[in-house]
Amino acid sequence: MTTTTVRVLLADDEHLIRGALAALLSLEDDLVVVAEAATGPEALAMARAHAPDVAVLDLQMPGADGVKVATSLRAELPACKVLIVTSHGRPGHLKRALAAGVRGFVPKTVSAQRLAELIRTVHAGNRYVDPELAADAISAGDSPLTAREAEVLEHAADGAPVSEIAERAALAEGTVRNYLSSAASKLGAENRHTAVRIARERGWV
Amino acid sequence: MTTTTVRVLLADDEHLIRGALAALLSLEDDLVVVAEAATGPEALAMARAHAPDVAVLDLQMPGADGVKVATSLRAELPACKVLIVTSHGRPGHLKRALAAGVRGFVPKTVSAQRLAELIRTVHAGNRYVDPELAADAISAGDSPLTAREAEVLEHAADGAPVSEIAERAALAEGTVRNYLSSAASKLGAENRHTAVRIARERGWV
DNA sequence: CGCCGAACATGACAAATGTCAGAACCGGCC
DNA sequence: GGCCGGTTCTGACATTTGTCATGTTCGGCG
Repeated sequence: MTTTTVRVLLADDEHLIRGALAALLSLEDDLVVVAEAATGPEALAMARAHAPDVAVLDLQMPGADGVKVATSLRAELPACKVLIVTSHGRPGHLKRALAAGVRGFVPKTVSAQRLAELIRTVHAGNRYVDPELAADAISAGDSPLTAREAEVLEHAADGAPVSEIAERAALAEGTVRNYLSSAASKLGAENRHTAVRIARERGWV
Repeated sequence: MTTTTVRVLLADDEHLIRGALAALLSLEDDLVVVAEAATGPEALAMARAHAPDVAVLDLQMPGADGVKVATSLRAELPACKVLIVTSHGRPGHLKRALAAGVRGFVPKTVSAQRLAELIRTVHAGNRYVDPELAADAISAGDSPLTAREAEVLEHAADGAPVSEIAERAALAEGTVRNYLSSAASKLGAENRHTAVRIARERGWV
């Protein structure tokens, strides 16, 4: 019986977690961590160099987030399955992740034992999404914002005044105010700043 | 030769990390993890029940953050040394932590090996603060905000309108605007929302 | 004591923001 | 074609927010 060993790439910016995880996964006979990375670009480089079977990526990393890395991997190493691990799961991220061809999506609240199982699951070609995150994503639904509304809201995210947003979006100030207003009412917010916060929580920006 | 074993409490909301960490620390002969917790209140309860020598606390946990837990521990279990571990260290947090009697403060980018050493360090009665975080804290300096300015800014943190802030702070609207304005100018922000963001980054709210 | 600076507090005015009604455009549909 | 609903875009108006001048209180200091 040839137990196939799964070659794993581990990417997380927190050394403490990455190291601990590598140690725990190594206890499993059929898993071997072939590479580690602390940033998005580093994860990509490591993947190219080692061509792992499964890439375990943190969602929030310096440089490029897990979904962006997954998109690049999809193009360059289609055989490499991606499993995203995240601390605070926002509904929109899950959608984007699945669109990027990610095979698994779980919160960091799972146990290491469970993570090992999931690595095998995605390696076998199956998909797995944490039920609670999936429920959140479904109940949150799609973004009700139109393209312009989302664009303007994104420009407003850092607290810039309307005049600056108008300049960056090449729109009249009145138009910008209008979009911000309609976006806020769609999100049930009283002003654009809470609207930005809500859209962030839902992963819509 | 009686090697003293150090009894450790581990608190982190991410099960994956907590479990991995517990496993790694258990590899050290002189360390034993006697309790684990996923939230602030849970950490307190566990500490009361097990009276550990050292408490390793995540800074951001549901319920009550690491510093608040540390404050309570200081009062109830003065013998228990607190070591704070954080993912994204903001200067102000370090100051608050030290004021709360915390003995160690390190980012999650340290290795598990190093963490084990630091647990022994604080158990021995010494202090340790990550040099980089310390440098950030020093360069960021103290908060230039007065008590009222900070209070009002905190109420404004969720994007509430001035009228609501005024009500919560029991101040006239004009007064609230005044504090927000002076706080914004002290922080070099153009409006209160960017002021909130900056104060957050510095850990001053 | 009398003076000074800092923090606290307020209302009036100017500027930025939110709201509204409506015009132009586009795609689907009868 | 003609109609309809939705998105995009705009300026005018009302509201909210930011700024300023001013007054008050309080603690330190010559």
